[in-house]
Amino acid sequence: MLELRSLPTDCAQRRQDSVCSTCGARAFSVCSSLDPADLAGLDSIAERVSLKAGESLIREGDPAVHLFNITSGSVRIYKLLPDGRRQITGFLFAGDFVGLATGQDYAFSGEAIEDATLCRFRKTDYRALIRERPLLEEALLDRATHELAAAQNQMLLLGRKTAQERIASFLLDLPTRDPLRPSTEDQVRLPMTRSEIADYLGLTIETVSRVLTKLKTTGVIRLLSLNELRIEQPDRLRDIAEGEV
Amino acid sequence: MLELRSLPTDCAQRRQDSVCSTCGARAFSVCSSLDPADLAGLDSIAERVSLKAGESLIREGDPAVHLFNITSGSVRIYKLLPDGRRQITGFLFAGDFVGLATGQDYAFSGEAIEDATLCRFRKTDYRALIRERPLLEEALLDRATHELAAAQNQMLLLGRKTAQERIASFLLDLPTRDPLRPSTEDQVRLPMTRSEIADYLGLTIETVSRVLTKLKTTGVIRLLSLNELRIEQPDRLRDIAEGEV
DNA sequence: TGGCCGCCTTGATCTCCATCAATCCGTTTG
DNA sequence: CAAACGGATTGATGGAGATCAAGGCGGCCA
Repeated sequence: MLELRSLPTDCAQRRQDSVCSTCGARAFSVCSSLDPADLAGLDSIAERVSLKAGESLIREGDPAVHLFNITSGSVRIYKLLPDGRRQITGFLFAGDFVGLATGQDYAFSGEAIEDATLCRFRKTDYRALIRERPLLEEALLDRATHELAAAQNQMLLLGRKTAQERIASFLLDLPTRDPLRPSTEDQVRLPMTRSEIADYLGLTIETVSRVLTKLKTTGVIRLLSLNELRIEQPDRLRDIAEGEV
Repeated sequence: MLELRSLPTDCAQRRQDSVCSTCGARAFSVCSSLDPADLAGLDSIAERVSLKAGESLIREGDPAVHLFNITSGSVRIYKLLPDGRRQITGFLFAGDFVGLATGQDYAFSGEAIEDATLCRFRKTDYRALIRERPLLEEALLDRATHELAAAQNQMLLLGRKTAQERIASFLLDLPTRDPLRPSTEDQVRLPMTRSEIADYLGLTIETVSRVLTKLKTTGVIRLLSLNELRIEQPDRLRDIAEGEV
């Protein structure tokens, strides 16, 4: 991975190489609000974690001791009902924060969709750092607010949109999410399975499959492979997403 | 529609006394993290607003110039699709914050369900105050985080629960929300109409009505009036809410 | 190379909830 | 007090999407 290359010599002269200072995800994360000196402080309480696809990050009900910042890859967070029904409440990418729950315990589970790297912090350490760095707290509040807006959009989707509208909305939204792989907007990478898409959109895999097939046969999208598609008619897809006619 | 109601005429007279210091909702709101001296500062940038039932607070798409803190009554916030489908994304009560959106424009609309009073702040004023009061910002972050957790619960409800499970969850959750009218947990006040419940739960009014009738005939709840009911069997309702058998 | 396995697609049928429609009931108004 | 009205309930029917079921396709490993 490019991010892990050795540093240029001028940086290497520091007491310790700040991994943060060369972090590929820094520009997209709350860390961007820290100056170089503070980054060193962040570095000292951060722990690097790598996860293979499918590995668990946090588990609903476990004591919430850690916070995470995704530096590469992608993560799903979800909640379960006792009988196994699953709702994926978010797909997260580089720069995204995981585990901002206030409660004693995590209120959701998190797993890597594909291989991922993360920064891990003890909640207590992080809280202390926040106290000293109001800009960091401001960035966190900003991010939480953005996520709230996204959550409201998702509620609209889950509560009131048809299957086709949900898929269309999803295909339009997803490419804007991963800053490390800036899809050219009409080229969409789907790192998750059909089952995960279904559990994110409140549908079944069969319905996801059928709707994608229909969008393909009507020429709105083109399926390049299982995990890659191209939006051929963005305007029509936008109309579909908003339920126009 | 008359949205621009004049402020209480005695508003100016009260300026010297901190209205905040006697605010009934203070204990439940972010203001509780301010000491008396700071409350005065808050007072100086706050404007009191009263709304009659049905009146509009903010409108999706309008420039986001104000923030609100509810001091009494209740508010619904919602999003619309072009064809009129509505998703109510939250019912808010005393102490709740409205309008924390980061964007230029409001991403949702807000209206009073029943007569309500609110504190209104210019976003710019509020931001400045936050800068000076880290405790306030911390309280805001806390609140935003709680709302995020609630939003995830609502996504689970909308994406994966049956009509009966949704109603049961709603009846269990609602009484915990309004601190000014602490329902005795098994006595539930429904300040909103069936139509609003439906739009909150992603159902139709007919389904809401039918499920309530069914819960009544099975003895789980008792309907005292249109807007008041009693939970007769809390345990069974909890089981239903979580989909246990 | 072939067989297995996981994931996806496609088809047939079913079901829950939406839709359409009629009535009820409490409140307001003339 | 009657009529009108808005919201709620109840009944009949329909449809979008779930469920059940049967291949298809590609990757992996013996």
